Amino acid sequence: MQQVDKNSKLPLYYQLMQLIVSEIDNNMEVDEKLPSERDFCSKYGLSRSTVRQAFLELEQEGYIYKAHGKGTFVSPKKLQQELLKLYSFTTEMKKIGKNPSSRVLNFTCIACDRNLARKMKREEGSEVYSFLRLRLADDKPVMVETSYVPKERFAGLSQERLEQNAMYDLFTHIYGVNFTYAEERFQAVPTDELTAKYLRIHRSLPSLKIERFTYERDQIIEYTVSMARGDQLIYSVKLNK
Amino acid sequence: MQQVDKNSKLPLYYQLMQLIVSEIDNNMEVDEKLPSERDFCSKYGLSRSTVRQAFLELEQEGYIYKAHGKGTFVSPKKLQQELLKLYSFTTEMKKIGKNPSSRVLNFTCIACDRNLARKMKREEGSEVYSFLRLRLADDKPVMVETSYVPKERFAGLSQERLEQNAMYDLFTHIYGVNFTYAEERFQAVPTDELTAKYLRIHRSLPSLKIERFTYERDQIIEYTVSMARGDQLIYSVKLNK
DNA sequence: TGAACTGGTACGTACATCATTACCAATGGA
DNA sequence: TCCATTGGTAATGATGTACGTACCAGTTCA
Repeated sequence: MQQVDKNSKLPLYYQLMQLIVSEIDNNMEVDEKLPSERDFCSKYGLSRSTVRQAFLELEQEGYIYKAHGKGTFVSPKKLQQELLKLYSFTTEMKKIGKNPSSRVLNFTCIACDRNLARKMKREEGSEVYSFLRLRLADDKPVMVETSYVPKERFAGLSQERLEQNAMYDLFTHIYGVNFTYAEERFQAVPTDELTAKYLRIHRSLPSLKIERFTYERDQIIEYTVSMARGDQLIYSVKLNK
Repeated sequence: MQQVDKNSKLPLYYQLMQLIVSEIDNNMEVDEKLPSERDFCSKYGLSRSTVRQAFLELEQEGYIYKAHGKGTFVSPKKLQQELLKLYSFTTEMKKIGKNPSSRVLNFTCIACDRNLARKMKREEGSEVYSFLRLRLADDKPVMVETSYVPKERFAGLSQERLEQNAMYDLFTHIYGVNFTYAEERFQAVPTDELTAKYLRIHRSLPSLKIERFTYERDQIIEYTVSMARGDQLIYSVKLNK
């Protein structure tokens, strides 16, 4: 069982929030009952005040709702948003002798929900373009990528343009982007349904999740979550001194 | 300029520590003078007590030393940390507020089998030191590392020496290693028995596998396989342009 | 020598975090 | 109805974080 870390600099209630959100997103249904506050206390060795603080913030963020005497439950609204918010991922398609290509499966303009706004350090409700791309190596699907970019920074971006140009070519040549830096995060995760479907793999096979945050000065101009099959080398860094 | 984030859950003094360490590692020389405490106050909008708390901990960790009336300076010994922007367990863990440590579980001299010989581009049967290390974050095991280094390049290497020094300190200071470049590969894989045992996780949980090849000229002088639990963020790359 | 730097020390205040304890109020099953 | 379980509320104390202020002490240079 995942545990909270009492030596971490991060507050315990905050760690607990992350654990619960993760549990809700991965393993729970709308309106499903959460363990009681006192259960969490004994399970994680925390005081009830701490558990309640985590619950309170989760309630304010719309993840859960509470009913006096009955219990605490998964909120419907947030989960919908979570389902829409596909796991995005960063493509660092390395040339390993394969022929890379990609297909844009979806292109929309959306308003940032709280979660995405936090990830991208933007206002909740501000508009971003969101698009889903399937990356292929030798015409075999190896990765599903969901990207988010600020609408105001990439005005006029369309599915057609994305299909006809490499994304970073668009960024640099059409939109004059000057990257400041990028950050990538790697995690091995169980394969989710969407990924399994698009990559045509079984859910028992783990996947590699890559999140990428691209900055222009202090603004995040791209947030991408990529899901890749874990049984193939899809990332390699070369570092010259 | 990189700034501290007053809304972060991480303490301000801790964020400042990270900024200063990063600055020292990337842009500063040994014995170079740091800006004064009061400079940091105005630069980052912090009180002097907070800046001093950061300085105090950096001094205790050996990054800096202070001289009354003169100023604060980069300490000689700690500098050569991130000569390469390679994965460093120590720095990654510190980045997320955890306390890193490691234990050497096993140290032997073996003859390369066919597989290892191919990986390291060596003769089959040639001797290499092999050692197994457990990496811990806040005393919780999070990674198992198996390393292989050529015996002739690291004559006299022993478990004691590894336990008493950071591996890259040994390489550079004792063995005069001059890295040419390194390559890292990431994969999500099912958890093997050894990893499950040492990390105390279930085999159904996927793991993140990191392979590292370190070169000195055209010779591979280190081959390391790291297995990390996949449900925890263990890696984040910053790519400065 | 004295002014202007540097770091060193001390104290008070405020707030966040977390634990502990006690009790209240709504629910639902025996 | 009784009572165990659930969430709701309150008060107290310990500790960590952060700010502000004041003053001390060593260094440097005009």
